[in-house]
Amino acid sequence: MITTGLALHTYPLSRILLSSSLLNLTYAHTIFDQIRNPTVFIFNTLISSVITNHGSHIHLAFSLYNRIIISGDKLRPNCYTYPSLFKACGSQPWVRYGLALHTHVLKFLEPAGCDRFVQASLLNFYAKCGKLGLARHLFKLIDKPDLATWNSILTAYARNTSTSTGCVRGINTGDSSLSLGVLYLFNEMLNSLVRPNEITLMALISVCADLGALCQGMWAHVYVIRHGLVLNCYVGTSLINMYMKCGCLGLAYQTFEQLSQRDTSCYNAMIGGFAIHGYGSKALEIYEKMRIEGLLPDNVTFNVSMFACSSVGLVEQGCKVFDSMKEVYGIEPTLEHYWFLVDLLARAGRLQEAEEKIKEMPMKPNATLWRSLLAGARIHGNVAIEKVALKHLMELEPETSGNYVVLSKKYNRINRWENVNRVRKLMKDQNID
DNA sequence: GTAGGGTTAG
Repeated sequence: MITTGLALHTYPLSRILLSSSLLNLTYAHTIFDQIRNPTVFIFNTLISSVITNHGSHIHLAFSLYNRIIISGDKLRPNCYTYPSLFKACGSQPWVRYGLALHTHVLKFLEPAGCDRFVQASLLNFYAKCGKLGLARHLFKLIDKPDLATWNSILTAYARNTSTSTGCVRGINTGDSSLSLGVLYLFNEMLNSLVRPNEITLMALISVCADLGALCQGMWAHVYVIRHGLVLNCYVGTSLINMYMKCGCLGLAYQTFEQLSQRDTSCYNAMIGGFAIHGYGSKALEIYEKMRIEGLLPDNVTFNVSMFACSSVGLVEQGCKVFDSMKEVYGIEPTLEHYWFLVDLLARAGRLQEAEEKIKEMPMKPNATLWRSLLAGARIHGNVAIEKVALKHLMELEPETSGNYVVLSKKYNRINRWENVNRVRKLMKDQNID
């Protein structure tokens, strides 16, 4: 390209920049640095490639964007510049640049921000940082939203309906009005004659799960089949999850069996579903099946499998799963995995082991962990460990009245009225009751 | 001719 002079032309340059950036970002950057007077086109190519393929080098994308901005009149960002940048702003620590970018859109684009890609990416940015009202407002401003735009608002609503940790304990802590919103919006979408695809259905099915709306969920399942949509892993996982949440274990399993392709997520949904309904052994069977099929378990797999063991007291199996994390799969257990392990041991009365595991942990144990140990110690009447757990709990959460109540009850039980009064006074002093 | 937005389970 250098000898033929092709290296002076934007098109071949952008092609070589794009393909080389897939393999080696440093190399791509070297090429970029040698381009004399790169056009916005060239900048856009590299910015989007960095964001799409090199998530750990996002700062490079912003520094490239900055070079466009400080070039004065030489370069001006266009509507291709922003979508990937807004995508990058959807996660920390880049969220804080999102608002500034929005002002740039209004400043640099003519007519201000009317491109559908820019609009959809902006909508997604606000949705991802929790500004759902703003996302909805932006959506209303979009004339004739296309499929991706509909999917943006639907998945934004669906994502915000349930929070992850609430669900493992069977509590939906999300906002059900948003779930209903998805049903209404889906109806609107059908009326606007935009044909839903697999992503749309995934959002729809996941809110049916949150609402426990079995009829609507089944309707969505039938829609997938009737309209020739692909029952891929995403749709399959959301269907399994929906049937499980609605208590239809048989239908969930049937759907799982019928999937032509199954990935780790499908298995996780199946294992988690069985675990929540108290079928620990069934859950472990699926876990085994997954290993036989050669699929690699991930963080979630270990969480749901340990939960399965913990809820039905499969202590040995649970310990084995935990040990295999690091030994077989090289995955470092997180705080949550330790919590399941401690919970499992404490419930089974193996309190000393549980305490030892807490001591061995590479990270600082949190209050939840000590609470599990405390609960186990109380059930199995181990006063020594109960004391240790309480001490740590009080240190970590002095403001939680629950701990004081437990403590005062404990003193109460062993007739130390002086201490009862002391604790009650302490609560009063700190306005806790 | 070309660079851009939407999907996962706890």
